[in-house]
Amino acid sequence: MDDRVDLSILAEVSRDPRATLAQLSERVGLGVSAVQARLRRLESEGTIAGYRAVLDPEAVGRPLSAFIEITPLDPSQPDNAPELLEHLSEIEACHSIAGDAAYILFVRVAGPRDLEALIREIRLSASVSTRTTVVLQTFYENRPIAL
Amino acid sequence: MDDRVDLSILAEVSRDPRATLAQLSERVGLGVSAVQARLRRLESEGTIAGYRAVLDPEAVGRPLSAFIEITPLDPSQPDNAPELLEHLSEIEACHSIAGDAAYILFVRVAGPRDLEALIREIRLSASVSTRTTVVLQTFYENRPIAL
DNA sequence: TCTGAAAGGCTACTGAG
DNA sequence: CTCAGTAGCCTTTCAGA
Repeated sequence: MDDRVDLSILAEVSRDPRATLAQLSERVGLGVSAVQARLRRLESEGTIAGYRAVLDPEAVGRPLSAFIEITPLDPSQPDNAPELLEHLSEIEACHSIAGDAAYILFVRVAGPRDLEALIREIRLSASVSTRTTVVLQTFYENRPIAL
Repeated sequence: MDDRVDLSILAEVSRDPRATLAQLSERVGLGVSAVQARLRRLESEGTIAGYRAVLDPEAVGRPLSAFIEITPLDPSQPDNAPELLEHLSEIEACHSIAGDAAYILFVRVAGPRDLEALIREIRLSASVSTRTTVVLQTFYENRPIAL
């Protein structure tokens, strides 16, 4: 399912999703039609889940980011925290994890006041306790996959 | 710097970076030329830092992800861990954080054996101790910004 | 700074080998 | 998968408000 050429296309598309078929064709060393067919397959199979622009968090008014680990207050209750929190747009990611907490969230906010408000909202919405780790500096993120 | 129209363009481009100027123009309610000019500015200013394809981690052979908190073994030594670890392509993100540890990494690997090897490599490369939290399930990530 | 139009280039797509 | 041919759209530019 993932031969050498597919991986090459994925790496290239990951790095520059706006490239034209002709450009990809050249970089990958395959005919345009072949690249087109593979790209379609990769998209319809879900290997390529979508495309995103990477925005400067500061420029869009979200200079502060943090990790928030959450733990249900009452373990006997049904736990659908990810669903309950999905509407909060400040939450960029939600994973369930092994370890002390049940989930870890990655969030982006405008500042400390917004972070406090968000934490309160999370506690109320999902009936959880939280443990927040503020990000001081981001050295890199969203790195494309390597060949 | 970020008026209503810019944010609208950013939200749209964030969701669908492969849209043409004509499509963006229609969705944003602005002439093609105006959208083009704004887009160029947003790109050259760095507000749009780049474009990425979102790949299915399983399909590209990285079904296991984890957070790794790292702490320098010798606090008196100069600390340039992010630089020392940059060459490890399994590391997708690196943040410095407030709290017990100095940094937190987000990594993607093929399986437990690879995770163990990566952790060893990190400890050696950067002279740090590590604390790893395995991700069990990812409910969402890379969510685009909202208006 | 935006709109609108015009032109040319290039793109995606298809079908045959 | 490659190679072409075609139709259509896209980017770019420029003048004007």
